[in-house]
Amino acid sequence: MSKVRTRFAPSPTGRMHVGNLRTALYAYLITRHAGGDFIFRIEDTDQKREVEGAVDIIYKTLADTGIEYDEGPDKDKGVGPYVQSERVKCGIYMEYAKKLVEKGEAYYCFCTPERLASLKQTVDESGKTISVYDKHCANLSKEEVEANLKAGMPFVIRQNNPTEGTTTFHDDIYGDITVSNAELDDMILIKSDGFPTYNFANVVDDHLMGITHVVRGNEYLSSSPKYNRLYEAFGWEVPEYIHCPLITDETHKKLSKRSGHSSFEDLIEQGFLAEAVVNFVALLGWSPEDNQEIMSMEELIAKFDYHHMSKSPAVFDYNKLKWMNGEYIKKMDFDSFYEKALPYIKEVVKRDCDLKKIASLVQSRIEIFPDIADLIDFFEEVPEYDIAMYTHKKMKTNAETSLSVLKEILPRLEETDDYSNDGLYSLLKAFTEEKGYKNGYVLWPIRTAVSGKQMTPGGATEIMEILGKEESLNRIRKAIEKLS
RNA sequence: GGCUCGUUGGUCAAGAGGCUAAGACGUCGCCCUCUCACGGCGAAAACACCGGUUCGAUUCCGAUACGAGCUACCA
Repeated sequence: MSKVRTRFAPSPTGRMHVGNLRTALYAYLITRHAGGDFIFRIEDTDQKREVEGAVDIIYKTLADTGIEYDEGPDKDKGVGPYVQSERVKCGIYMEYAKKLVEKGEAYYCFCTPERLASLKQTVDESGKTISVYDKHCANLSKEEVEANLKAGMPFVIRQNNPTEGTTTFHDDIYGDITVSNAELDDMILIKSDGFPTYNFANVVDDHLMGITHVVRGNEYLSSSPKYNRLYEAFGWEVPEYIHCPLITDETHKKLSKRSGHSSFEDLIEQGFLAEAVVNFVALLGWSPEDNQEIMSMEELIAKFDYHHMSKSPAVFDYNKLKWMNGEYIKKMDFDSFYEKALPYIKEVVKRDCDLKKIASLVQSRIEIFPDIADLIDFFEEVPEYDIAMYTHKKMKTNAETSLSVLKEILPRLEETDDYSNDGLYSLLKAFTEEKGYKNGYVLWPIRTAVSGKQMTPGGATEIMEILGKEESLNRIRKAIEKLS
């Protein structure tokens, strides 16, 4: 068997949709797993839809996700160019389209948009609207075509599909699919601007570039028989087809921009790690035999087997992605976590204190980086809070007990200069034992006084360590005032 | 409307004729604990429906229902 070659062939129309990213990832995993090549091609045959800067986004996404291509626009290995608009200039598509015309597998069509539009309203004898082109121009004589061409009439080239019989193609995920040829539209191969359609360029390029496994989204499943006929018309070997199940939003519709997290770039902006997104997306429609969930790219490559892909659409579960991102954050070594978290911390905490300690408090408590803000805002300033917060059933505390405990402990906290976590903790421990109190009975009021929050990352002593002696005492004195 | 595909807990997802139908997220409870989180333990929660094949169907086949995709000179 020949070497596996897969490709990723996006159109530069904006951000990288997660469905697209997953398709790229699967194509990449399949070929890497088999030790094959990965080709990157740009399909920019629709100039109207092209978006400025979109090509750069694609390059950046590929780099950020760790999907490495062996051949591409900047890595020509002899079957380029790898950008379709450049291939148009070489005349590749027109040349192949004409071959098809000669074989009778395609024909020139001079129908106007108006005629095409009126066709759509047409109802046939059984009462059904005609959904396929009526082959009007397929019946033109050679002379008529020549004359039209000579007169400079605008034209397209259409595929000439049979109207009887059936076509069967094989998909590695969905099995054999048979459709009746009457359903096959004579789709346009070359547009009137001389550019090929996706349908045609894709087939020609995949063949010319030696693609062995065509990995694409499920939305192409129903047009695959037409592509198959193209391969056959040329007499080319048909590649393996691998159609990936759709990714949907929580309403089970194709994931769209409206969801707010339909693209890789959206997710990065929302504070997700590229590795977590890749890992998560890999699990949408596939799972490894050993059921491992957290996997590096190397592990994905080793374990990926497209025969175990599922057929049904998968809902994009934002919640689970957040969990997974949290797992990745916890696994990060502290230094790189600190580096990524620092801007988020500085955003909130302006005072002079040990931001590293804050970072370490927060690492096991966030799922995405923007979570940090709400967790640590009290370091900057104690929020307004109700003294009811001092009441805690399990700790057996309330405003009165808290007040007296705070008054009792204040002198000792003023006395000591050891504001390390350990130092403070043993000081408080000694105090509680001496007075016969329970731990929570004194620690709850202190934590509340010092933070003004129901819950905080870290306990009373950890917070005081970061705030330092002066600020801690300030806060406790204010709390005593508030409670009095 | 037509064509194509799909349907295991709320979600992802194992299982491919005989299982008490895995695991994960989420939810809830308990433990740990200076609150929260982490970590540990546990619970609730699923084979769409109807026929057929079979000694036996979640698993195979056929209808039904529901869902989705496609039906462009977009990809």
